[in-house]
Amino acid sequence: MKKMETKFRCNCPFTTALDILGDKWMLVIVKQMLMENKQTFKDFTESDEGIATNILTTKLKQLEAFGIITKTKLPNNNKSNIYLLTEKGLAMTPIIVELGVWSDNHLRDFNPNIVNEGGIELLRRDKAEFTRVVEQQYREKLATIATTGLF
Amino acid sequence: MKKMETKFRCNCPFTTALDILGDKWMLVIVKQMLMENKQTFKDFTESDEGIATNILTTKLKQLEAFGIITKTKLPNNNKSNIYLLTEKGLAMTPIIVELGVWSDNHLRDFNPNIVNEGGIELLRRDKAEFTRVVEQQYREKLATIATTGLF
DNA sequence: ATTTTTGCTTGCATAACACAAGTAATAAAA
DNA sequence: TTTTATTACTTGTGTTATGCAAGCAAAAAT
Repeated sequence: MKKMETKFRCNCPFTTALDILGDKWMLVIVKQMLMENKQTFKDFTESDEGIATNILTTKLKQLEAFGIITKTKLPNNNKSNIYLLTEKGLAMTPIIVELGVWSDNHLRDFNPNIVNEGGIELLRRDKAEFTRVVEQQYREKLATIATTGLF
Repeated sequence: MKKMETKFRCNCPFTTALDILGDKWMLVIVKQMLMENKQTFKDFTESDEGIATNILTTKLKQLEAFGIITKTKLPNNNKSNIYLLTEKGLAMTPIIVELGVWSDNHLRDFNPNIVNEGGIELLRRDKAEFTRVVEQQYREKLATIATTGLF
């Protein structure tokens, strides 16, 4: 890999966030972990979005470097690596939720195939509750893993 | 310009939003319009982020094509083009606000130079109020332009 | 009439991403 | 225990996105 160093364009907090997240894949991967239970390399490669394996490797390394995810090999020695969101990663939920709200309201003219499943009714009815539920479910998953060591 | 057609990776609303906004510049430009009063080609080229003029041209066209901004030439025949956010563009405020919150909380280790000005205290104290104020100020600006035809 | 400003375009370099193939380590199957 | 399959990558090669410098026409300022 050539370049892991991130250059920050300026000292604006918004732009700094986009220096890290402003690309085609970072937020998509976090979304997949948060709402689609993706946690292994294979899980990500099999997703609808269809990320290339070399890009996935790069992005997972970046997410880990920024403390957004962790890479773990399990005690019950599975060979698979398990990728999990950290608290910093979980704190990105509101960003993703707002992207979903805006998309739901304004992007159907451009992509008429946008699905209405996956709890989008709750997202429309109560955004804050949707966010809470998503975060809580992920925390429960983390707790289960911590307790049982299983997936 | 070669390719204006946007390919959507899948039917996920979140991913569809990122098919449009998931790059290095789209959200930065909207932020500049919303919070830094940028509205002319020159304004954008002179910003801290330092976008190249060819990229700026491309991105402004995309934002216009997606109905996020409008391009206007003023009645009091200025030669400058004026770029303004539409309602769809204004509706992106919560996305940008959440990026700012996350950045403020989690990115200072990576970019220690992140500034604390620009109403970030309000952002910390009352996120919803911050969002409301930003949107309202922009609407007032739009109203002034509509009334007086001046900038 | 001349100069400056604005909003671009063009050409060329590098970085990001896409696609196909290959590989080492583990694990499951025979 | 040898074979086969799976997982998590790497490598090679192309295409798209972005960066940088220069140029340019139309309007505006001088």
